[in-house]
Amino acid sequence: MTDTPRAAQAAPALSAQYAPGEVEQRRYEQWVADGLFKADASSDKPPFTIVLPPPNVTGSLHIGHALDHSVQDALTRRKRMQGYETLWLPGMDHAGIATQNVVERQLASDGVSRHDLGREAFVEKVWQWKAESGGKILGQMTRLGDSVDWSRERFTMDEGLSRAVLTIFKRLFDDGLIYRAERIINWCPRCLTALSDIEVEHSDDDGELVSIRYGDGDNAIVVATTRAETMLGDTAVAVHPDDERYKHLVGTEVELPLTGRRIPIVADPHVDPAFGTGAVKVTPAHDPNDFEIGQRHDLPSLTIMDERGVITTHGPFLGLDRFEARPAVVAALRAEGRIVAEKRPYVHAVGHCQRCNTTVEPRLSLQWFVRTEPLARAAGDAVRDGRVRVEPPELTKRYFAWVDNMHDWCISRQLWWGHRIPVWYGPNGELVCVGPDDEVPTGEGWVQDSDVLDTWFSSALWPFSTLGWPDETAELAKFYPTSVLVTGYDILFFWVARMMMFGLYAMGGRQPFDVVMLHGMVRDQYGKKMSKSFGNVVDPLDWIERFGADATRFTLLRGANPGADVPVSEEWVQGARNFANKLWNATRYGLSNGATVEGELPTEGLSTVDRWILSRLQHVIGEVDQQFEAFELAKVCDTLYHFAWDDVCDWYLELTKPVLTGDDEAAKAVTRRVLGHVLESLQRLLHPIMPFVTEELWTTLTGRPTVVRAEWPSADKELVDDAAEGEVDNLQRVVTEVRRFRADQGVKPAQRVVARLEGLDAAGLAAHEGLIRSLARLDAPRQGPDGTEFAATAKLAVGVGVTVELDTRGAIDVAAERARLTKDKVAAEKEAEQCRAKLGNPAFTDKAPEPVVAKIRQRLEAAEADLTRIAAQLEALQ
RNA sequence: GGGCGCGUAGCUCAGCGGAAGAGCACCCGCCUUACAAGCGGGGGGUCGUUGGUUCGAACCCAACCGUGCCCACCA
Repeated sequence: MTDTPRAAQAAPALSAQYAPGEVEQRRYEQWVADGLFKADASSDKPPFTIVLPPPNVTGSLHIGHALDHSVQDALTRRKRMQGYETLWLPGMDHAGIATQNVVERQLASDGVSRHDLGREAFVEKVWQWKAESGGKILGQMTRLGDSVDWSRERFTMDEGLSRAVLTIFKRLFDDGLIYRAERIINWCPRCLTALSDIEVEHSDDDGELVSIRYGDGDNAIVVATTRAETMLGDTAVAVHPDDERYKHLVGTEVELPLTGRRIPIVADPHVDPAFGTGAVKVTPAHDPNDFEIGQRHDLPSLTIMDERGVITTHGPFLGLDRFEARPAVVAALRAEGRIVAEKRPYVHAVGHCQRCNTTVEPRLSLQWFVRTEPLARAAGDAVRDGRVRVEPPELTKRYFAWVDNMHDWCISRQLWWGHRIPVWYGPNGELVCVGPDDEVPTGEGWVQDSDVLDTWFSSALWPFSTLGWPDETAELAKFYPTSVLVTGYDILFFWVARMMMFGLYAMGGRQPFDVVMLHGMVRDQYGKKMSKSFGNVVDPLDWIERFGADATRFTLLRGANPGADVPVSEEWVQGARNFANKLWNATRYGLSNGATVEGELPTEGLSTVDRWILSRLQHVIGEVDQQFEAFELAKVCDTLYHFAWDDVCDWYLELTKPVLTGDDEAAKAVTRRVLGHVLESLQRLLHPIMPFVTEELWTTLTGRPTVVRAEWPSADKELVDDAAEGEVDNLQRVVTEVRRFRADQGVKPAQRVVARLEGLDAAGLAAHEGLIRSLARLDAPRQGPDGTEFAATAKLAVGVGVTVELDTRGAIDVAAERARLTKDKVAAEKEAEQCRAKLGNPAFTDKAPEPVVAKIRQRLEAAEADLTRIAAQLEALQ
């Protein structure tokens, strides 16, 4: 006990429970103050880069972000510890429509519209809003512990990124990859702007399919539609060229009801003769298919609605909303006896605005487009030829399905908040695309295009615009291509494919990232989607408050294998909180028992138990490395959880108690050093997952300043010790079996039982009798008052060839033990029978690989030995 | 209408060709001097169904049933 005072001194006091609230903020502020997250572009270290998917400036941290960020932080922190020059770059997206809507709503509550303010003042107002209440999410990220480089925070509308937008626009324009055209686009009649395909969500809605007779007598032809009101804009009827029913009508005209107009009947292969009547009404201005038919047949396009979806044709329907016009038109047609059939409800897919859920209206209008074909092909090839790896690989199919079938991308939006399209129109029809260094045309009559670019246009540049592109910066040279892109599989198309297109295009064919790691969606404990209406939404800040950031992160990462959805529940985060506390107490125990990290790890004088835990540690390091490289963070969590809880806490700490409380100072010193090593290694391994508690514990245990830049553990093959693992494995089986027996027999845990152990030599356990006795609470045999040894009343086979004779003071329940032995006997008989059947089958012995056959032989021998032993025990129980 | 995925213990999932696993929940016993946010022990599954391939199938193939997601300009 001579060094107890030293041990006590070396152990700063840790409270009895881990209190995250007292640790997290202090630690985070210190990390930032010490510049630990800052990346150095001039460093010689190999780079590791992640750009944070920029959250919307309007957003706040939800559980999905928490998952996304936890994954990125875990990857980043490990690489930092591995000695990479690590950059995790944060920033925000200006989120065009979303932000404009927020500010417009705010104005509306004051009775002001953006038009009252005018464009310039409105945009000013949005900037003001951004400065005051935007970007809350960035502050919330610190609560999670995100190790981002705050000195490099970017915004998609800041000056540098705006310049990147102008640069690439100009380049695409000059390459003929951006063009302006009159096309049918998705239009939101509420947001009053064009939308791209991905901003439209389809859902099956109830509608009504009505069949309308056009023309009369021999010329009559029946068409079917779910959008009766568009018939006002029909300019033809189309049939399939080979449709015998209508061949005689092709080239003739019919009268369009309600309008008095006569329209042609044309033959077009797009028409499916098997659907409905095989005749289609053609409304080029209000349907994309019809528009194409119209182009092929040189039909006029008749626009019958304004931008709000209100009918603009003269007549009784003027001024009606499209949804009012529909029944009105049907009623009018019915009055004329032209409705020949109705099918209601008729379920069909209808597009809705992603932002406001308004039914999208296909609208003919003049918009800007990106010609995606060559860009998308390159984006597909980069994955096809392996330059970019997608995790999980199954999702590549979806990726290809998307990039290989992409339509041209409508990039103009009729909004005010965003990057204004850098095109100027002259008084005589001139059109000039103005690059970032070009002079803006001046003079009478020149005006800039009033539209702004789709938000995704600037976010598609994120992996390189944030590093200084188009300038050739040190950052770009050092950190591009980025290493991993981490995001949910839900925006594989929205964002990932577009970054690929623009990254490859702008960076000379160099991909924006080497790996795309797609995680799943956070769900509740029953696998249900989280939704406000369902009331199962988890607020990560609430969890951080109550259980700590580490517990929140662990709960999320514990399910975060690539592509897998992540179910969470309050019970599980409690379990994670308990785990943090377990680590806390293990270290507290270690400190109070003199665990140390000073000096070399001893190679001499290690006990079997020490060698066992060190060996296990090497395996764990190897597994964790492999799992990290495969992005299987759920497995990382599982591996470390079990190593920490089972191997270290339940076994190693218990197995070393006799040494640490004993008198052998040399042995004690060795174990204290091993214990210190195991604890601090575990803390380093867990730091990427649980940064706060590990920082607090590691700095306390080691006395060093921070684990953030401590060296990542590497496995040492020299420390792998199969013999020690085998011995401890046998020991555990013996102890567990005795404990089972004691529990079955109702022997109080505290009660010591006299026992004789036999067969320890054969199991390699001769040297560990003391440990077995201490963990199983068995006393050595002793003499009774009459001078004879105690009488064994129960003989217990505990596997691995060991038997234990226990004196249970006559309390043994013979019937219960007999039942158990009988059960074991039946199982062993069955096992033996199975093995004999296999070994007696020539097909098996001929074809199965030798190790498998050997294994079966071993099983048979073991089963036969069990049977012999059980028979003897049953005999002894008489 | 196309495409993808999943059905393994009460719940959520891992295992993906050679003896059915984890966490939580459940049952029994314990305040054993790091931790009751803990310790020890235990019960519980013909691995969706039916066929096939194989010496051997939860794992490979086929069909079916159930379920989830993505894409989509059949009026």
